[in-house]
Amino acid sequence: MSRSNPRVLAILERAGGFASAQEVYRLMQREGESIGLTTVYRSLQSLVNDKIVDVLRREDGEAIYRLCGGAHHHHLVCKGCGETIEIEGGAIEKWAKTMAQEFGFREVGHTAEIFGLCPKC
Amino acid sequence: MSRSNPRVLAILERAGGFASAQEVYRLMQREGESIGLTTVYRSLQSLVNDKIVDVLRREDGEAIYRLCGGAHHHHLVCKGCGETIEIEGGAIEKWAKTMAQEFGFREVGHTAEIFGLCPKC
DNA sequence: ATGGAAATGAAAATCATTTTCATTTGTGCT
DNA sequence: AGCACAAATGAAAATGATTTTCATTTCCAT
Repeated sequence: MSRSNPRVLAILERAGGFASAQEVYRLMQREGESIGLTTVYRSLQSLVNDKIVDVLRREDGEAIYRLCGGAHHHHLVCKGCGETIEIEGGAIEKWAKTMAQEFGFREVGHTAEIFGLCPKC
Repeated sequence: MSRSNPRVLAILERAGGFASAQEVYRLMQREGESIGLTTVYRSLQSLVNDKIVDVLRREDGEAIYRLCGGAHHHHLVCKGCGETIEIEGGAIEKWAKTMAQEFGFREVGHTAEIFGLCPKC
């Protein structure tokens, strides 16, 4: 489970450090990489175990992975056309930290997304 | 989609307001209620739409439902035991509004969750 | 009653994820 | 090089939650 890890990692980086297993798989196929879906899942799991990668959940329950530590951002998504803008979440980081502290939580992460209609829609 | 909603709701109450669709179904069966799994799913969805019920995700991605207090709030979820605390998100509201404005988005909503390990875990 | 709309549920379809298992690859040893 | 054995790989099947389909049943207003 070692030859594929770096390849999966590379894809995650290029993807902006934010993708589901299925997406990683599709991306790798598109780039001509030869890898099986099973291996993608296994690599992602081992990367998570090694705390190199973080796992979150989309609204629909699909697991999404991202490099941890790497500057993370949030999304502003258009309900109409699906356009997505990466935005800063400084306020959120602080909020998350404060709240976690107040309730004694450790190893804290968070998700946040804004959605609405973009100017064009 | 109206005759079953109250029954599903009643079960959610008795369950301590925290159960997956499958669990609600099993509970109802055990109590002799006659209902189909499909209907349980549909009722839960409609209750979510009506904001009577809240939906979260377990670690494994399964959706769990519970009665919600009504006022818009966010969650602080423990990765270990699943305990959930409802928290205020004033900072988020402002952030969302600011960001949306900056990019000209309308009809804006948002999601935000914090997760980590609670003091006990 | 009667017709049509809404609700229901059984069974099939979907879809992400996991498991199984046979094959391939890598590594160390002689 | 040749050999053995462990780890890694991936195709296909299994799993499990959720959704869809579609025929039937229940509600209501006429």
